[in-house]
Parts: sequence; C-alpha cells; structure tokens
Amino acid sequence: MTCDITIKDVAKEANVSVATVSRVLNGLDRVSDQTRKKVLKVVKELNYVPNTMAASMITKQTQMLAVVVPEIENPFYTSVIKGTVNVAKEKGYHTFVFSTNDSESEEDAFFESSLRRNVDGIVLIGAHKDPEFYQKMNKPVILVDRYIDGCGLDGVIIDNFGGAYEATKYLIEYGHRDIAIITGPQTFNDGTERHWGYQQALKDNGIELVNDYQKHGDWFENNGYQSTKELMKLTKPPTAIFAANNLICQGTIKALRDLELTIGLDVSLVGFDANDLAEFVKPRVSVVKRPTYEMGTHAAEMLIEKLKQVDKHDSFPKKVTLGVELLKFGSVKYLG
Amino acid sequence: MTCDITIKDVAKEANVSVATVSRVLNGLDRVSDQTRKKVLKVVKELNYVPNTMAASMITKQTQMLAVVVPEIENPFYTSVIKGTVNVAKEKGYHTFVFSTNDSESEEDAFFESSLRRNVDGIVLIGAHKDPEFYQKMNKPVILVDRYIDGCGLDGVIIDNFGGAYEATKYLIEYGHRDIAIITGPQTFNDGTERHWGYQQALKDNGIELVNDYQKHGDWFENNGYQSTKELMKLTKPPTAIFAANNLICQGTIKALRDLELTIGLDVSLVGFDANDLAEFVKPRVSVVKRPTYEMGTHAAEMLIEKLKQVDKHDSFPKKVTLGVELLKFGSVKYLG
DNA sequence: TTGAAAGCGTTACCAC
DNA sequence: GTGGTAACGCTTTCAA
Repeated sequence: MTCDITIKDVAKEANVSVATVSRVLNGLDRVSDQTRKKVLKVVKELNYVPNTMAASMITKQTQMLAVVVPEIENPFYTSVIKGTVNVAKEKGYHTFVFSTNDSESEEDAFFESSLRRNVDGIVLIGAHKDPEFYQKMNKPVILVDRYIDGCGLDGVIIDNFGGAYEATKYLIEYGHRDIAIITGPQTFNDGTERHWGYQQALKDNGIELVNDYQKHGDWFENNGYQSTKELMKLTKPPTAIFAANNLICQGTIKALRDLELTIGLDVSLVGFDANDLAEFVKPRVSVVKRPTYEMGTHAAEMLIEKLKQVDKHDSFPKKVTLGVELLKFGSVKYLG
Repeated sequence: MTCDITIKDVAKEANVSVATVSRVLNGLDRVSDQTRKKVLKVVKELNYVPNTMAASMITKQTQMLAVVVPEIENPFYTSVIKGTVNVAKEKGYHTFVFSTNDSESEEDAFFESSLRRNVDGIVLIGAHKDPEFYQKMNKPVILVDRYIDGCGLDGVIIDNFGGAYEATKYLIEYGHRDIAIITGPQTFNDGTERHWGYQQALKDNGIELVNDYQKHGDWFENNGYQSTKELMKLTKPPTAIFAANNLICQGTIKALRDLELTIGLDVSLVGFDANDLAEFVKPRVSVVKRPTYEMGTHAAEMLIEKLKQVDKHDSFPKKVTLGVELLKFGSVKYLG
C-alpha cells in the first residue's frame, strides 16, 4: 500500500539494474528465469507499484480513456458510461468520466485542459454542433449517439429514423391519425432523425402534418410535461403522442396523470428509450428500446481497436448504426 | 489543439530560459512585466498546453481526485458524484469516477492500481467492512454515507438513526402499530442505524418488535418487491411499511401495485431517500429526504481543505453528520 | 541476458 | 529577475 517505492529500490534489493526490473515488469524483452523470479519476489515483498506517469512520459501512452457525456444524472448516459468503463477495464484501461452539462464551453474546457493530454482516446457524446470542432481532434475519438456529418470521426449511433418511423407507423396501424410528437431541439441527428421518421411515417400513410402537433423543446422532463399539457388543451387534441426520449416520456406520463387522462384509453403513448415510469404505469408504455449499454461497449471496443493500429493511415471514418426494437405494451388504443 | 509543443519550444521562441517560462506559468516567483507578456504571447501563439504529468513527477501533486462509489447507475450515487465533481472542478481539480459494484475485490483493484497513485485524494463510499482496510490508506480520504468506526478517517454521513426514528414515529402517531421494515444488510452504519431507529421508535412507544415484520435483504429493488409480497402474505400483514432506501421503496411500490393494494389506503408507506416512483404515484409517498448532492459537495470541500493543510499533524478524524427531513405526503393513513 | 546512460517535460534550487 | 541544471521515475537504445 505504500507509494514511495521506486524501481530503483527494487533493483537495488534484487541486485540487478533498473533496466532489468523494467524488462521483467513489461515482459517484452527476455530475461532469464532466475532473475525474473528474483525480481518478482522483491516486487512483491516491497509492494512495489510502478509509477505509470513516469512511464507515460516515455511511451506516450497512459492507458487511460475519457468518456465525455452531457449529463451524468440521465440514466441513458450512465448506461453508456457503464458499458464503456467495463470494456475498458477488461482491456486494461482506466476511464475518466467527464460531464459537460451539454455546454459547448464546458466541453471546450475539457479539451483545452491538460486532462485531454493524459488520455489515449475519448468516447464522446458531444455538445458541439460544428464539424470544425471535431475535425481538429488529434486523438482517437469515437462519437456516440450524436454524429456530426463531415466531422471525419468514427461513431456509434442508433437507428433514430427507423425507431421513430416504426413507433409512428404502429400508432397509425392502430387507427390513429391525430398523432403528436414531443421532441428535443433539431441540433443533432438524434433530434432531426426522430422527427424525420415521425414525419415520413405520416406522409407514407397519407396523413397531413399538423404544426400544432409537433412540439420542440429540450430533452428534459419538463418539456414533456408542459408540451403534453399544451397538446391536450388544443381544440382538437391528438389521440396519440410520440415522446422522443426517456425524460420527455416521463414528463408526458406525469402530465397525463395530472390531467387525469388514462394512457391507452384517453390518450395513446409511445416513448423512445426505456424509463422507470414507462415500465411502472399500467398499462405499461410501449417504447422504442435502444441498446444503451451496448453503445458504450461498442464504442470502447472500437476505440481500443483504433489505439492498437500502429499504422495510422487515416482510414475513412466508420459509422456503426445499432438497431432498435419497438416494445409493444398496452399504451396504444386500437381505434379500428 | 496540438499536444507536442513543450516548454522548451516556448522558451526558444520567446528567447528566455525554460525556468522563466515555468515561472511565468506558475506565477510564484516574480518576473518582469515585459518578459511575462512576451512569454504569454508565445504560449498563446504556439497553443502550448503544459504537460501536467511531467510537473506531477516533481511536485507530487496531480490536481486529480477520485470518487469511488459502489454503483454508478443508482441515482443516489450519481447525485453524490455530481456534487463532488462540481466542487472539485471549481477548485481546479479533475475527478476520476470509479465504480466498484460494491465488491471488496474490485475496490482492492482500485487501490492497488497505479491509478490511486495518480490522485491527490479520494472521496470514498467504501465496499470494505473492516477498519484495517481504511487504516492503511496513505492518501487523504473522505468517507461518504458509510462510516466504519475506528477507521481513523474523516467522513460525511447523514442522520440515519434520526431519519428512521422520525419515519417510524410518524407512522405510530398516525395510529399504526403493525409496522414492517424492509432494509438492507447490517453491514454498514446505514443499515444498522436505520434499523436501530425503527426499533427504538417502536420501543419508545411500547410496541413490541415482531420478527416477521423485519425484512433484511440487499439494497436493490427486487428485495423491496419480494419482501413486500412476503409481508402481505402473512396471516396478520402489517398496516404500514418503512422502506429503508430508494430502490427498496421502488420495489415496494411496484409490489403493492401488482397486489392491487392502494398506498395510503390498504397499506401505508414511508421511504428513505427520494425516488422517481415515490414522487410519481398518487398519493405521493412520504420519504425521509437526505441531502445527496450536498454530501458530495461537502466531502469534496473537506478533502480539498485537507489537501491544503501543509502541516500534516494527523488530526483526529472528523465526522460530519448532515440532517435529514421527513416529507409527509398522503401515503400514510390515519388510523385514529 | 544484462547494465549504463540518455532521455521524456517539467520544477526547483542555486548562481549570477 | 533570469538562466543553468539536477532531479522526478521510468523506458529504451547501445554496448558488453
């Protein structure tokens, strides 16, 4: 548990040179079995733990990654974090978790800080909208969930369009035509693609788009809550709502509860992404489920793979799209 | 955004020595205004970012902290993390987040890893039960939520006993006598103190303890769910339940819902710690609220304060207890 | 197979 | 005020 034992102490105690100790510990060069054992014994006796920072100065590798997310209290992000951290741990990397509050300037702070230098690569759910920001990365970066076209980076995203399309189509198939969407800003692909999927499903089924049925706010619960209240106040309220992320969906559920409207009876509802409330209420709310944990594991694997590629011929950016699944429960009324 | 500019490049470009550049950047020694400006200009032009690892090798300080928690997906812990990280950021520290899955061996892995060496101090919600583990820390550590007596470390905890006592007393005052508790293991003070508070309140009011009414499992939702079902199957089921943490409470709420029992009517319920479901259901569930975010901020402040104390005369361990608040809603039936 | 020594990018001490 | 340089703990040639 001590910290002040250095490689020199080990070398002295084992009657070998520091070079030999280093070789034993890193196992690259070969060392006679005898000296190896001797060194290892002393290492254990002295409880020696190498100073990785000193090593990093030479090798230019830290065995540390960073995962940068907009918000550490959103369960979606913690799930991605968990996936990333677990894979990283497995492969011998430590992971920094950094939360930006979805602010460009806080994200800048991370990238300008020395911290950035201390990591070998980054899993990033970015706050920046401009491709330029991403183009000037000089470290391996894997974008997750949000992908900025033309940024030149690898990414792991999900089928936002497909998920939204399926969700909307499902409502249409159950006879709904007055279908609202509550979604976040159109800043990133998540927002635009889900909105687009919703619109396309309506168009494909000959249903006209109604402006009042399309609510854009932020991605937080209160947007879901307020927007739902506004929707239900319309002269002709929608018969179904598509809530485009986990928190918005929770807000919608709360609003409907407060309006004393029964889900699946008075109003039909489909959410995007699992959430506590959707699973709790009866009838359970249908949602588009996405592989959150796997987004993290996938990103970490891609990142570490990239780190290993010694031949750094800037290959073309690789974008992996993971599929989603529509889970149908009783929250959608059949209108015939 | 480049990383390969060193202090030497700056020195050369500015026609000064590296020592001077270092002085300008660290601002300790004094430098003439003229050279200071010259150096600062070059620093900006070259986009120089100091290599903090190299500095750390000399100063033995990294400006990095670690916050070690049992589980990153429990909202209680993310709230503590957020508090810690925010204060740390404010004071110029970066923070590592490390999740142990509440396993002693994973916690060992953290403390044995070189990572530990790279941080100046640690905010710890420990998995270890033995004081010995904590005694051999050779870094400043602040224990949060769980405190091991005799460990010799500082800690930030909450009034578990008082919270549980108040919750139980509240049930008693509303006329309940058949009061059950669903709680976690007695491993740490959180479990023992809450259980003790429950028992003491009953005793103080002349109510006999019933073994069947005291359920011990883990701190997860499923324990709340299963234990509630068992309780309600008893020949004489309790009229009220005290759920001793956030996840257990969620489990209890789900079980009562599945049993088609109405909270506050068929069964009364008080939780410990806020949670999504308790806030959602009608009537809203009364809970003992604790200052989760503040536990994090407090711990970070104490830790950084400790780091600044040059005179490291091992002072007596300092244990700070933060108060809790009983929030009363409609989940408790008045039995007269 | 092993050791000596040159760095890695800083800080801190000692001169001037 | 400023510059030279040893030192931090390690890896990695280059010789032996």
